[in-house]
Amino acid sequence: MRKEHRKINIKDLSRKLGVSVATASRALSGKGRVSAETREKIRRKADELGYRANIHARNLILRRSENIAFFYTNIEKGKPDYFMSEVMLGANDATAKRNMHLLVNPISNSDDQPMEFYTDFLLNGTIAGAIVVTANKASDNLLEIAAGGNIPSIAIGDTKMDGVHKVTFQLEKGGMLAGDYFRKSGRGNPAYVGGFMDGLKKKGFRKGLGQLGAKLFQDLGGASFEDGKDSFGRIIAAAPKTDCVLCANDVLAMGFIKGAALAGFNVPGDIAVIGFDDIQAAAYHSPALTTIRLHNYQIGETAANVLLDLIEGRSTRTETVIGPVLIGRESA
Amino acid sequence: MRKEHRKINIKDLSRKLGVSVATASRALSGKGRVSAETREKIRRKADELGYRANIHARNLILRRSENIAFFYTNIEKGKPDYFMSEVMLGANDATAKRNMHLLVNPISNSDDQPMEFYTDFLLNGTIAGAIVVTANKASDNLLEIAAGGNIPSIAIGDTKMDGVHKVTFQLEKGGMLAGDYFRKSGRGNPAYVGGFMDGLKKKGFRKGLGQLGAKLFQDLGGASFEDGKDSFGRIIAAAPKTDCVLCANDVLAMGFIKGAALAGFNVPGDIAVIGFDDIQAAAYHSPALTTIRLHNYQIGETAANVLLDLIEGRSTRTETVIGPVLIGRESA
DNA sequence: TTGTAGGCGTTATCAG
DNA sequence: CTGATAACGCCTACAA
Repeated sequence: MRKEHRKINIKDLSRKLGVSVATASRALSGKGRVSAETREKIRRKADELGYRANIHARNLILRRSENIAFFYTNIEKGKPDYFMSEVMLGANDATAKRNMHLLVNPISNSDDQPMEFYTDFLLNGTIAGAIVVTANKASDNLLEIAAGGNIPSIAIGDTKMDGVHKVTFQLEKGGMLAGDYFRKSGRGNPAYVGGFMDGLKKKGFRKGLGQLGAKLFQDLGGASFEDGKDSFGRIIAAAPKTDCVLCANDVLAMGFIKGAALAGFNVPGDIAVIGFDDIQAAAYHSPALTTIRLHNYQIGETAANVLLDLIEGRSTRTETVIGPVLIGRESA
Repeated sequence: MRKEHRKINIKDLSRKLGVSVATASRALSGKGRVSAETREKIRRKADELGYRANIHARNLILRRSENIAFFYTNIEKGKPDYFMSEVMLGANDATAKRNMHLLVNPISNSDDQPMEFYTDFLLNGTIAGAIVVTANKASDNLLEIAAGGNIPSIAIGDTKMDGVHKVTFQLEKGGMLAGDYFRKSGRGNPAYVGGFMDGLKKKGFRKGLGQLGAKLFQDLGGASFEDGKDSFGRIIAAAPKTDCVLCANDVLAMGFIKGAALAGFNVPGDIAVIGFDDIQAAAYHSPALTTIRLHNYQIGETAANVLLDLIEGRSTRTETVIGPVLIGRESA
């Protein structure tokens, strides 16, 4: 039975080499002057012994961390939000590229997790900065705490709070693109289906619709596939002439199309539908979704890069906007 | 201009209260005996001052970390793998529930990131354990490094390495379920489309097919939507009578269905297709995908829980298997 | 160029 | 029950 293999530390390493820890530290970090000869000697030995600087000791003395937190809201328990997944992937890639790590944190409104858990996490030094996808009071809360604790942070999406860095994506313009499209393609009876929090999309939609906006029918409810499916029935009952609809997100649109199909309606023949977000699956769908591309991956990537710049003190830019674009496919 | 607000530490806190740091530490951690009175006094003050124990100092002395690494392979640059996203969500929820954080790490084969980056990360104390989704040499590599460094780890999926803890999901049985289904539903000319790494699925498929297995046509290539779309043409050219196909994953199946639709074929009328994984989007698709459910969320959840048990030393179980089940929907 | 020594913020041991 | 004090492993003046 051998003794538990304690990991080698810089003291052990330097002792074996007959140099001081200071020299070893300098040789390894590359900071400070060391003769090329000893540097090589030390590095070689470190490599041979598999020495790794203990990250906690290092972070303690250097007062830093290599982790970035990514906060997002997961609405349906157990089901990932694809939009979020894509944004996260972008953030993740950008973070890794700069030798940092992404720490992901789902937050729910209801929640099992007490807010204290997040507060502590945000403020105890675990992270160097935070990316928070705005969605509700909880996310604003997080941003506030970060600001109070002098933790660099960036919001993805809009927020009422001011003074916070953010990357936004012109939801209103996105809605307008859809309205424009329907108006120009000669549709006459528009409807909007979405959640309660998508005021901007709807507002833009109405604008793009022009005079048609007066006839806009709204079905405001959830944001899930089931919601979309159910919505079709309600709309067709209340506004039977509806021939074009904008859904607040792609999954909702898929549900709506399903509802239409079940009722024997053809998309886009009888009714055209435009989704929102352009998640990957939108292109896979049948009919392939015409949708408003938000550039999900790029949003995450940008947020991470801006945040990292902020942390390194070489940026001060407050808002980065990434414009939407309409992707025409089959559903409209 | 005020001096940079240095964060308050336990020394400051105890000084203000006229107690020793030792007492403060005990009061805050709840370990060791402190009079109820002083404990309250200390806690109240800590709260008032917003004191938070520095995580690095704590982890240094305690030799631990509250982070779990999640390694996964992202095949298509910029596009999230939905299967992975769902597994990750499960892992994430389970981790958070136990007051730990998930550190996600995409790894590519080609890669910009040198292996050293991961090695260091794995061994320098950042993480308490690692979950790695097996896929290729890189993932085995990671598991090996973790094992060598005495870092608790768990594999999701199969691996040739032995002695590693893992959660597996009987891919062969999954394939068999599909074969069974086609055989029993009277189909006569099966095909399999998938990547090169899915030997087990194909093997099981053949088994389930029974005598039909002799006629099995294979189209082995990529795993993307485009691959599936292209595959249809190849299969119909080489084996025109094909009337049922198993695809190695759902997105591939969607692509295949798209290819079929473009060629005027009806699914499942002319050709039935079964997918694999049962990602959320499978249910949203038209036709909704009949597929092999792997229980993605549960896989991630289980892996995280087993790993955490391992870390806490209260488990020693080596393999956890989560069986697949066929979900019948519209495509077959 | 190299070594000595102090300090980063905690927790744990051991006296009092 | 409470208080000194020694680690934990690293980095960095400062001195040699």
